[in-house]
Amino acid sequence: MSLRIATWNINSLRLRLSRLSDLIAALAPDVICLQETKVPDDLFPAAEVQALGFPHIAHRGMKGYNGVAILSRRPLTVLDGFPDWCGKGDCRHLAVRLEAEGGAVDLHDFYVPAGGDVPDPEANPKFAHKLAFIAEARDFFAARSGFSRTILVGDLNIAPLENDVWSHRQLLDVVSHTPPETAGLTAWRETGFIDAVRHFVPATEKHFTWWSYRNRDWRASDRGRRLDHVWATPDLLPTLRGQITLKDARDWPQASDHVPVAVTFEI
DNA sequence: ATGGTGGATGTTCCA
Repeated sequence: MSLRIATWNINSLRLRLSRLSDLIAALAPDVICLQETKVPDDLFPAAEVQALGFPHIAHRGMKGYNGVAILSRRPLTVLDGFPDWCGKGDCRHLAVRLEAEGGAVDLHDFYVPAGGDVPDPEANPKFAHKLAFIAEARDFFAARSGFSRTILVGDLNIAPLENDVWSHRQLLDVVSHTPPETAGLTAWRETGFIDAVRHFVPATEKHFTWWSYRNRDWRASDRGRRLDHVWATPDLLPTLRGQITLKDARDWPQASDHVPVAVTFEI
C-alpha cells in the first residue's frame, strides 16, 4: 500500500483553500499535515476540505496564530496523552494513527515556535520558548524508547545542516540555524528517527523549503532555508520510495512562504 | 546596519 504524506505550512488555511487544491493536484497525497492554519476549531472549513477528497480530518486551532490539521483520504484516529507543550495551550501538535496493510502507523504533525529575532534566551522569551519546546519534545520521545512505525513531520523552524541554509557562515547567529537550535533538533531526531528527505537528497546538496516574503526575487537570490521536515523511525527505511519538495509552489499566486514537502512510503 | 513582505486583527502582533 502506497502512502504519500505531505507537510505544508499553509499560513492561513481559509485564505489559501484554493492553493490546497493546487497542492492536491500537484502531489496527489494520501495525507496532508498543515501548520499555521490560523483558524479556530469552530470555524474550520471541514466541508470544503472534504470536497477536495479528504473526508477524514483532525484539527487543533486557535484564533489568529498557530494551528495544525491532518487531512486524510483514509480513516484516522486522533491520539491523546501528549503534553501541552511548554504549558501554553497554543495548538502546535497533533498526532493520529493510520491503519495500513503492514500495521498501524503513528503520525505526528508539529509546528515548532519560530523563536523571534534575537538568539539569546535571556533577552528573548520567544527564543527561550523555542529551546524549551525542542528540549521537551526530545525528552518526551527519549522516554518512549523503542517506538516504531512512526512518522513525524512539520514546520520545525530549524535548518539543521550546513546545506539546509543558503549560507552556513552567515546564518550561524540567525534564529533557525544557531548551534543550540541545530544541536537541539538533532538530539530530538536522534531519539529514534531518520531524516527521510535527506535520505534522498545528499547532505552536500543545498535543499530549501522556505524563502522569506521579504526577498523581492526569491528565486534569483535563493536565500532559502530547510525548515520543514519529514522524519521516520528506522524500521520504515525499507518502505521509503521518494520525496518531492514542491519548489514551484513558492511561485503560486498568493503563495505561502513555505513550500509543500511529500514523502512516499510503500507500507 | 537597516528594512524589506504577508496574514490576522483591529490602531499591533507574529512570522
